[in-house]
Amino acid sequence: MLNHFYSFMVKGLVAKKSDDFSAWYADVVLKAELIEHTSVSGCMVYRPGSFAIWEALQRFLDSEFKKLGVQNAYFPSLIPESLLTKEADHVEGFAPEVAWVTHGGDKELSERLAIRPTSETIMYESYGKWIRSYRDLPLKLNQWCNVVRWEFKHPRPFLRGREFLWQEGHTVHASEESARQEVYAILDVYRRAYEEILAVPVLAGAKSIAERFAGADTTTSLEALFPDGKAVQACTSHYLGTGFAQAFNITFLDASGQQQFGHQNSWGFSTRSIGIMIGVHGDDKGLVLPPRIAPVPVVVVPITFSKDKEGSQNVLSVAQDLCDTHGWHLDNRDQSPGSRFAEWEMKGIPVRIELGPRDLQNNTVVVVRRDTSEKAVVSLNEVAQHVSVLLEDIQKSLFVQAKKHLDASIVEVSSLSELKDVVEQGKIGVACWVDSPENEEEIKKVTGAKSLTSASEKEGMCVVSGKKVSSRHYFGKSY
RNA sequence: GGGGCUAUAGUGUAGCUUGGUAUCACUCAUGGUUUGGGACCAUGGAACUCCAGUUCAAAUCUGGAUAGCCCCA
Repeated sequence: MLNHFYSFMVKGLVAKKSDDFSAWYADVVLKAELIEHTSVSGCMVYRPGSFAIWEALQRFLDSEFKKLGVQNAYFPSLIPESLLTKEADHVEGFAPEVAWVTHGGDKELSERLAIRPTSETIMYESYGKWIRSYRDLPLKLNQWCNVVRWEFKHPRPFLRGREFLWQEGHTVHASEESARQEVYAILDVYRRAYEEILAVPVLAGAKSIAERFAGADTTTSLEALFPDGKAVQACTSHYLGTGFAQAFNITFLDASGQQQFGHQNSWGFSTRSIGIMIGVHGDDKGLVLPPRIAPVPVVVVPITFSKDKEGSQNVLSVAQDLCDTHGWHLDNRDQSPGSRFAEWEMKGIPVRIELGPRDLQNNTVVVVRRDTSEKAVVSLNEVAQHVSVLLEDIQKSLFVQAKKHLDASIVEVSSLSELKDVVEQGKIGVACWVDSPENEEEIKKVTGAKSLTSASEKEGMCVVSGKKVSSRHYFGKSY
């Protein structure tokens, strides 16, 4: 009896998503074969199941970046200390979590090398050499790479690790206006990646002064909400101003022969997005993948019987045909149907097609959607059409569900005590405030909430000082 | 940043109090029977996180390291 109980626990998930989100999350990323831990804390293996999701995101983002005139390049992962420390605010922000290379073999290096926590400094050294004239601008480069940030907080697969994958775009513009325009254009590409590809609704706005990127003039961000009521920063797009240009001597002669500093942006989107998608869509049976990023959108599970040799033979050949024709995945492993169903559910494959002799007699198949578990008997002639409509519908419906939850979780508040209540209910508060590190600290102390990103302006009283203001911000518990 | 819990095969575990051949199940491999929601039989493979100490003897006791998890800030 006990053993039976255990074997069930091993195969299913250890916790319900609604009971214990953290335990559920830690378990689902392992059981869906997305992640493997290594012996270095915070450094994880992205198994094929998760890397394929990353590749789908790369395809979308990369093609959108190119539409905006961005080219890909690659800069080294090691940054000399003297270079990393050139921009004062930037070093200060990153210093505590930089990992260093100090030796080559047994020999100590004359200057230690940082493993990039981000690539501003190494890229801008080159930018300074390349840019001479306004005709060289805008310069728009992106790189797909890894970065290392030696965090001491508890690592979580995808959401926080010491090494992660991302893209970082770094552009230089002749004017502030041109740079700022791009910041929002990029933020919109990111929004579409979340909403259209990952089916995750997000809040877009600007970060508070305290939460700004180290060395940036303005940081814009997307924020998502987990089912447990905690918000997550989904990605950022910064206007850096001319601070880095001054530190790295990125200057150009304008049309009138005047020397000017370049206006710079940097923007990044990381594998954290995968974790956000998992947390938002997954359920008690495992992962639920939006069709657009599912490595396998449709799996066909044939069911055969040794007593019915002819029927079974038919089943196999029809299943094979379906997969050959539509590029679906055939799972004809010698395992009971239930076990195969459960595995594909754990992995979040959007649509499963069940096919046995009984179906073939009627020229039908059973089509099951992962998000709702709804089963439909569909004629063989119409299955391709049915599935393509279904995939669209799943994609849309996942977004709609998540959007409902997000919308229902946003509450306007006009005092710190209201904000505290809202946050304790696992919701996000929108409050008027005067943006300052002191006010932010006060809000955090009283309510436990961090500022997330700015909301649309509206007249009201600052929740800390009572001053009349129109700037508003989202606040919530956060990862 | 502060506090707590845990570590035994691929996974989940028993054993630890009282030191002496490491338990069970799933998984895996092979063969056979099976297959409409986590099949079964037979045979086989696979583990004490690491480093030190105590001891005739350490999974077990002691110290340290590492990793995972939880709570608070």
